[in-house]
Amino acid sequence: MSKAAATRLNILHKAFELIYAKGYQTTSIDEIIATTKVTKGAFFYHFKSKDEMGLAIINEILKPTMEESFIKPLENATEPIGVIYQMMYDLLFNNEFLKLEYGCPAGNLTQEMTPWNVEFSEVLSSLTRKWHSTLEKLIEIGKKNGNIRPNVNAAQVAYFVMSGYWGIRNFGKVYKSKDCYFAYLEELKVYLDGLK
Amino acid sequence: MSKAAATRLNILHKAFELIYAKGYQTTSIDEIIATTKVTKGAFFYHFKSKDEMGLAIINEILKPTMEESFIKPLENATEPIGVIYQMMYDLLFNNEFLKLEYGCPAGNLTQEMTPWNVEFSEVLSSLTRKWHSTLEKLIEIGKKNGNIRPNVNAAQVAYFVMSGYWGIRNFGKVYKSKDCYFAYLEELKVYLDGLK
DNA sequence: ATAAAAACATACTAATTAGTATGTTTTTTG
DNA sequence: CAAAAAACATACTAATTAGTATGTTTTTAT
Repeated sequence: MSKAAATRLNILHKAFELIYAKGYQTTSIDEIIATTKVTKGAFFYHFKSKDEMGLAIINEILKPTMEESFIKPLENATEPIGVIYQMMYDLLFNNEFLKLEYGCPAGNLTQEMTPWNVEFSEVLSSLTRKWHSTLEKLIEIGKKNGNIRPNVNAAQVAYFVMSGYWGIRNFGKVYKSKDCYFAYLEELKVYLDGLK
Repeated sequence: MSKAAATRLNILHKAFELIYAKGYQTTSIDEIIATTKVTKGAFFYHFKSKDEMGLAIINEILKPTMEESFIKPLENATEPIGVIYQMMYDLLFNNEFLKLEYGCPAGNLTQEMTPWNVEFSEVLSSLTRKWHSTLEKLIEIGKKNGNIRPNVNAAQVAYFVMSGYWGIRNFGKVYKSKDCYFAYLEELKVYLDGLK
């Protein structure tokens, strides 16, 4: 990787962490260049504006990591219940990047940006839709191979499961304890077993 | 009500709407006084700082309205399943203040403020805990009167149900359609019926 | 090696921010 | 009614913001 490309990637990574912790609008460019030790000239050489950087973060950092954590574990799976539970467990307890007090990066950005920024809204929407369709397909597979009851509505289940995840991440933030994660996961298990 | 008290309340209400739509940190005092047609002198006569106003909004506006929508419908109820479903339905479809694209005011504030503002965090946490304990108590009543299976874990169910609500509010924001509300509610019904 | 382009650095700007200093006008109280 | 306090108004300030103008240095291509 060229030095310039490394500078750019470094900005994206550090800015992503700052935005994850503090929010997009309250993370200033001055703060980003201070932590990356890059000058303002370099920053605006790589990105025309703050929003261009923000979209690059979503497309080049958030999207690939979400594919890894939210999509990949569900692909090529045949037994939805165990796989979905395990994915949630891993996200809540085994992910070394995600922090209890900062919640879910995609959820945070969605809440902050979608009401007024069309570009952010569109790219976040497509991320979310991809997760939903992956989940839905997996449930359908489960229905076909008998792991899931045939009268289960796959699209509904997908929404229900995803909502729970975004919600419990917000509870973790306010309670500042993973206890609610445990409770959520236990009840998720009860719910998923009901789909058999 | 005195004229001064009316001015103060007007600031709180207008500021609450702005913050609901745009977020706390990105709603400026200048914007608040412009929409309330109150001068800066009046604003800082009533509130020592922006944060003091923010906390007043939570305590004097958000808290009472949440008690009305999230607590009262559950109190003195005996049949949890129908009551919880109806509350969610009313929140998602019959509430004239809440807007699809702006999500849940308490959820928004929680996500934005709890990582770094202790005071906001504490008051939002107590709001959330109150909702949780009300839900938990209702489930316990249902267990005693036979509407809910005895082996159901009430605290877990409360977390699970609350998470789903915060989550689906966020989905509504990004999808900009109430379709996901319908799907969520249908699956909530399936889940709740499983607690019988 | 050298010219050209890419990458980065420094110093600025105009707008916006929360908050203050210092008033004037209302309202209340004796 | 008159003094005092409460309520509100105006004009400022210092800090921070995204972004620009104008450089210098480093890399690349010939």
